Amino acid sequence: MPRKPSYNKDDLIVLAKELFWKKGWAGTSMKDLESTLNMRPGSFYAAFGSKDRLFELAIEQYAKEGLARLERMKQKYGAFEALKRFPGEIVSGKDIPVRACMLSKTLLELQGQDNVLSEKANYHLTAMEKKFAAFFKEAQMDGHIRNDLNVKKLARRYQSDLMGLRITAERKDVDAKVLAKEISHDIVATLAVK
Amino acid sequence: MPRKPSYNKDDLIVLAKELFWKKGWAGTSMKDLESTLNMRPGSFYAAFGSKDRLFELAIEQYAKEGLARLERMKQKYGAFEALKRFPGEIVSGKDIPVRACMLSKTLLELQGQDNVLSEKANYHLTAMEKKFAAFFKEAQMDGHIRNDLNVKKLARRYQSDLMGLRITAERKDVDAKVLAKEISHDIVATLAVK
DNA sequence: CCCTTTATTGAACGATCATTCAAGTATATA
DNA sequence: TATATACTTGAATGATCGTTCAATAAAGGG
Repeated sequence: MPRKPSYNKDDLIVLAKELFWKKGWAGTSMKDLESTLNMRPGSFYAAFGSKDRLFELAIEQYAKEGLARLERMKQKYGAFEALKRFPGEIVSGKDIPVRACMLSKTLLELQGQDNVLSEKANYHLTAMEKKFAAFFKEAQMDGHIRNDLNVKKLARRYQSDLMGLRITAERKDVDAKVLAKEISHDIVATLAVK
Repeated sequence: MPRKPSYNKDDLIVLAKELFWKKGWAGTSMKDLESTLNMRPGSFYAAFGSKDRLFELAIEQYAKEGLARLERMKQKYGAFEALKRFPGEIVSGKDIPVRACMLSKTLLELQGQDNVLSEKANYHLTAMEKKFAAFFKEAQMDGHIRNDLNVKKLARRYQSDLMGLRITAERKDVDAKVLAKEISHDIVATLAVK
């Protein structure tokens, strides 16, 4: 007997993710969300409960998509080649609204106010780091990188460099592709089995 | 005949810098500023004009201090050694309120809303990058790093890695000193004249 | 077609935002 | 000591914040 919602919740989360990613948590007002999602407050709160809850769903979706993208690249190129290509793909992507990582942005914006959302961002960053470590491990098994290297350390350093790249890519007059190539090159130069 | 202000403006800018650095632009309210600076709105607006103007002074002071710190290290250790030590100094500093770079934070927070303050942050980042390039050039002249390397590229990459390091240092359960050591080590390993 | 159930609307809420300003206070000079 | 000058105070401003809720609309099952 009930009436069905006129929207698809997942689609709305994608829209919200793009908005939050671009404008940040404080920079995104309910008015912004109402117009982007084409929802009035009543529907919004019935669907999501609060702005914070939707933000949480947005970073979950962001993290999930990041992991999926990496997985797709591995299927296509293998672990080592995926790790090499990832930096370039991320900064040249025309599909993404912002080059900086949404999780970094969230961590930096909300950590100072010890908002729980920064802890969630931290959690997703850790998950991503683990994924990178698994890729390095696999690249090691495949004989592409040296066996004496600690994959957890490699993953942390890789993710850190990636964060730097993605922030630098936000600056004016910076050709991020050049920087991405350097990072990819160094992976080969310093880690690869000769 | 006039009455003198009871505060020292530069001291207040330092206090404001620390507050803004930690909590960000939107995360810092006028109430926060009033209590930290111990000023009532009238005095505040007489002294600084607006919250945005004080923020601008704060990142100027932040950038100036960063350049001065680098310069001090060069006097003490020379350009090459300063570049090697800088990452470690920055993440282990007990004097700083936040490990992440204030200019990165500002760029990320305000770029999405195209606030002029993000352009100012961008400007200061560029100034810092130029300083790094000058240091690499000097290290080259001193015979510490290879002559075939492009100092502008080195500086950009260095700054980018530093940004990554400083964000990673904000995460829970991360020993930033280890990461800083790795970065410093790589500078020696890949750039140094053997 | 009626009736139950849920979705949607939009006005209104109190809280907080940055900012203004008139009134009061302190100080240095004359 | 009187006075001019600037600093300080704090209440008040209008705007915007996220959120609530009563009223209205829509849709599926009987």
